[in-house]
Amino acid sequence: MVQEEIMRRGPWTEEEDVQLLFYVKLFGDRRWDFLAKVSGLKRTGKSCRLRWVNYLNPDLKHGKMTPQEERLVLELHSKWGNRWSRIARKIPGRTDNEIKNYWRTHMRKKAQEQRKKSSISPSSSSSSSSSITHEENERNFYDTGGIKLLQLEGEKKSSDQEQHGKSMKVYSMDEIWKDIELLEENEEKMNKPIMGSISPLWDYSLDSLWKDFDWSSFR
DNA sequence: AAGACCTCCAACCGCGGAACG
DNA sequence: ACGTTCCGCGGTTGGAGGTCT
Repeated sequence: MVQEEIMRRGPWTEEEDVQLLFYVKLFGDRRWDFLAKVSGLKRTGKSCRLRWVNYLNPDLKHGKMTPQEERLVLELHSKWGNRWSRIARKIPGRTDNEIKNYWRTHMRKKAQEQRKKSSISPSSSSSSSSSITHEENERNFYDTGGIKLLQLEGEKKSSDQEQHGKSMKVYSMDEIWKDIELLEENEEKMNKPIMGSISPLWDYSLDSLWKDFDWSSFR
């Protein structure tokens, strides 16, 4: 009996954004199912909330993470693991999604770098053949809930993989800091000020979105 | 020039917990 | 106490754009 409404999915259009902004302004950022309905957007409440939380909310910063923020993310992740929303709360203007994405891409890079290093200067335990794939290795590195573990290459038995501790190496915060410092040095050399990289285009478009509304006429 | 590959990030999904009736 | 609805979280996916070969 409930007619199946066809919900839109995928990327949001500018009109949808404007519409959602308007109704959030009108009713507040709660009751998302209700908002989705009254707005006439063919989106689920969930989708509307996500769009607001991750993109439209004017309190959000957009653009590259500053070194300070990067540090904070690393520090908090080492404390709390993959508690992204909790971490996000400590970093004003950043969303859990943003931090999560950041972590995944950057830690993947770090894992690869680490891999390179260990293959260049092989430790006594390293050997060319390992039952652990690179992908698994990366997983261990960035999905371990705060403690970055690297499966040592050359461990004998894949059946032992699940055993914690013994075959793992802790990737210490010191090592992470070193990597960050290196990164920063490189960025400085490249003469690329990070703070200035936040897109002015975004500022313009969001500002104009908000400004262009004549909110008073809807109150 | 063009196809393959990679990176980044917006958006979706499933689930669990809180709030409400 | 229980069922339903809503919200928020963490994991995953897909596609656009960039880079490499």
